[in-house]
Amino acid sequence: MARKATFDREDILKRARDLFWRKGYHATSLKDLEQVLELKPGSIYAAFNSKEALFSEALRVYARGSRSELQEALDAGVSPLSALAQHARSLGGLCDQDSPARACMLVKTILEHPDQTSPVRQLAEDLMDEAGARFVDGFRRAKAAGELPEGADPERLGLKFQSDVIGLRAFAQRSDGAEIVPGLAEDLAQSVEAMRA
Amino acid sequence: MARKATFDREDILKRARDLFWRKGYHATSLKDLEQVLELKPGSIYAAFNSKEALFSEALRVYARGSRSELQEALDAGVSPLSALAQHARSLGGLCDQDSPARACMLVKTILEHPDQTSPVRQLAEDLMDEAGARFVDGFRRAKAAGELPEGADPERLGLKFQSDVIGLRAFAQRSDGAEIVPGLAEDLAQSVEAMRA
DNA sequence: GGTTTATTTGAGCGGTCACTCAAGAATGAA
DNA sequence: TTCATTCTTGAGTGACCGCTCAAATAAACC
Repeated sequence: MARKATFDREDILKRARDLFWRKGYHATSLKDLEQVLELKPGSIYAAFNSKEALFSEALRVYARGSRSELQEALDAGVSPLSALAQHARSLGGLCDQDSPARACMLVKTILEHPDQTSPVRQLAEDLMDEAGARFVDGFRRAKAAGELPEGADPERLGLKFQSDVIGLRAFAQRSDGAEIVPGLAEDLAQSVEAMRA
Repeated sequence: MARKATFDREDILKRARDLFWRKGYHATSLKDLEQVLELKPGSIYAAFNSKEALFSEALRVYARGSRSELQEALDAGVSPLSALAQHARSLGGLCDQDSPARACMLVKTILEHPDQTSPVRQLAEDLMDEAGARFVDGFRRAKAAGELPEGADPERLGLKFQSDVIGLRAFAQRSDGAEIVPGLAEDLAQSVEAMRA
């Protein structure tokens, strides 16, 4: 046999995710990555093949991380509508934590890659579709639980919710976000709870 | 006296705006600009000093262009609330036109520049503040015209509206935006009209 | 036409980009 | 310990980056 890698791949990917999330794909150089990952170029390329492939893996790690929070609340059996409202409310704290960025990394990626055929762009779109589907699923469960009126369209509500969250998080990226975002998040949460039939 | 420039500065700036709007700041190279502007590097630098300064001017041109539509409707004396609703409704057509991008160039710029002290970022924030102030002003006028209930908070409504528009336009950037965005825009327009006291 | 003063030109600057690869170091099996 | 295999190293690759500047060119005055 032979030698094993000395670094923790998952840890490296999280660091790469945070760097890419903050600076975006194009503005992140290999020099930046070498520094943050504490890896020499050769090691990076041995482990990930290319900057693009590394970014793609980092994007998957990001999506996996985002997935859990809402999904757990939704699967925990509490009221689906409350889980969605809680998710909205939690966005009010966006500006307090020191996250790499407030805006969604998937949205940033899509906005940064105009070419719809680029692999990175397609991956970001796929992951965003998944996220949207989870919101839609939440509203579907809410309807099934009798929390929504008969005429409610879970598909539309879910995508509207996703659009609202995207707007909120992009807004939160602004310097003065902290003054505005908590109120907007509360408004959104209340608008969800107000759907209760 | 001496020679005059042979190009139309305003036309050049519009072309630069469209290129930057589509590709973003970092992904746009001087080579790209030379090609689209049909100018040699020397001419570009004689006229605009730097890539950053050119981008800044292009961003101002973008903001000036965005300003007019809503502002005219608002100044035309028709119902302020209808003007806002109409603005929302017009976003439904985002995916039909072949604009350089569907998402707002100011938002793209802010997301692309994490450093809050960078001049480009600050300019984008200032211009976005102005845009937000115009929305707020619209709701203020609506309230003054008796279109909103007593308790309505124009400030909050205006910023919420801006956040919704940001979300909608970022959403519209997606490949399958055309299937979803018209519905979302209509929802937003109706939610504005539903505020009518 | 001649002069002046500006614009236009494009080769080329130093630097950084994403990336490579040959050599060295470290591990596990025999 | 020795060998085989893999990982790590970092100087170096050609290409492209934003940008410069001296020379060529053209308009506005006389």
